[in-house]
Amino acid sequence: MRRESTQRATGLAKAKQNLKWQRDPEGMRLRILEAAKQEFSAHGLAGARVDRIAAKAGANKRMLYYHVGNKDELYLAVLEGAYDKIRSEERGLDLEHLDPPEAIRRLIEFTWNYFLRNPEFLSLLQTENLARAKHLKRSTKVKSMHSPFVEMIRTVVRRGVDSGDFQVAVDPVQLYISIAALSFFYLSNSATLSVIFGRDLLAKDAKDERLAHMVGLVVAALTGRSAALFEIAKAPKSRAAVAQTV
Amino acid sequence: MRRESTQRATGLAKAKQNLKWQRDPEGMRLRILEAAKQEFSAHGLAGARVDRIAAKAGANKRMLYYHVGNKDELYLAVLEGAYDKIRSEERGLDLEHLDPPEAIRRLIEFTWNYFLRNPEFLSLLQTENLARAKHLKRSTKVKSMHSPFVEMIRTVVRRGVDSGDFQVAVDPVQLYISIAALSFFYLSNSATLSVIFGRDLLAKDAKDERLAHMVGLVVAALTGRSAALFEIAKAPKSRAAVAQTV
DNA sequence: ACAGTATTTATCCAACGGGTTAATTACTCC
DNA sequence: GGAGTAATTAACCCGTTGGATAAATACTGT
Repeated sequence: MRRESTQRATGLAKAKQNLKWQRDPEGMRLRILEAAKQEFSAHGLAGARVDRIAAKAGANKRMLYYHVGNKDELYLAVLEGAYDKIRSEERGLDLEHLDPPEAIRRLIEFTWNYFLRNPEFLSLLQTENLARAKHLKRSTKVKSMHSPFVEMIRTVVRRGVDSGDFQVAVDPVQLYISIAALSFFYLSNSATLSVIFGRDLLAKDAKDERLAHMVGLVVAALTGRSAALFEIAKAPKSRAAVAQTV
Repeated sequence: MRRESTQRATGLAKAKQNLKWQRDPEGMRLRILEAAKQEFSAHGLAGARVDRIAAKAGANKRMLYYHVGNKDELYLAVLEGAYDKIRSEERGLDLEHLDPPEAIRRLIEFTWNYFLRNPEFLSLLQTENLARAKHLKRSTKVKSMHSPFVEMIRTVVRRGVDSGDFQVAVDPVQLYISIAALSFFYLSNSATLSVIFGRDLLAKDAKDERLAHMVGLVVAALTGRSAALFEIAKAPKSRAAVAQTV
């Protein structure tokens, strides 16, 4: 019954009988990781329940240990997968061929939309940081995938300075952290912020407003032309300016 | 033994004999909340252990329930205390009497230094957001303490626009969220960011650099004069520019 | 068709963790 | 100095939870 929903990962897909049940190790592993992602992001590391993960994956608890490992290893696997996904999508942004201010806007919009589309990513990072990156430090995969990304941003900044669009050569790492921060904090803390400020920060209009604000802030700072950009920000009626990036 | 360290809250302080032990309900409550703050911020909500809190407070587990309540109530009490503390310090910032750009710089520096001095505050907020503000929503105290704060910022922005220092009248809530975001994300995620970017973001120089970057970014965006500010940012040798705000 | 292996299930358990109960001790006020 | 109350302690309860064991079942190559 449960096997009907998961395609066999092996292309051969024999479409066998399922008199009782079929085996599906690859599919099982994926379902476990997906279930674990949901569980860890919903309840944190300590709050996550191994049994719930198993149930959600339509599996037996023993399967987790068989296919991945104990709770911590499972968590690290999920985390690595999450980083892999965002960095690989970023690689497709193609910032090299845009003029610098547009490239920055694009990066901000992508980051914002990615975080919106993948709220579990935010939770996972929060959880990992509460654990002071204990797990991530043991990962070799993750460290390697970031220098190309930084170089991509560095190039944009340099091009912007050369063309006269940008007034300063900011450190690409600082810039990216700031861009990520503006989206990340707003979204990851939207629950408490909504309470203390008495606004629903996740309402459609509020989100549009936020994106416009962030783009205005960063691009204005880099180019020195604040007024024009922020004015756009004040009347974000047109959905075009807020289009999905991916 | 343990009572020697805590002054009696009742001014009368009889300096009695401590043949065995004295009572100290107020002190006990404070010690419990302090211990709970540490425990919750170090391990999150689910990861926190009631027994450890008791031990750390030099108390019996039963005391927590007697003086505060169950784990959730304890957590909410800690959270409310944390909000109370930062908002009350902010009230002393006296932004009204500074010229607008300086006031913004001051707010950024305060926020940054406060987060640096109170890392548990960051953890607590992260934890609460992972719980989708479930506890905070039940709190009546917290909601009320924020509108004055927003008005304070609104006034600064308005003055800045009137004086011509600022080129745009940004929404004070957006502005504050952005200011908080730039510091919060950097610090709360410093563990994972340090790993993926291969830099120690908490090293002294890195922190100075970050503060300069944030001030440059925000003030430049508001005033439209990026170059000057960011140039300062690139040579933050003088500690004066990075002085403690509180 | 059969032996061997990979995958999955059905149980079990010891430690843990939040919370409670009941007894004990310090303090207050008369 | 003693009754009544507030604060504190010690011990226990019981559902939960991560993890382990061993048996069963599907699959593979021969």
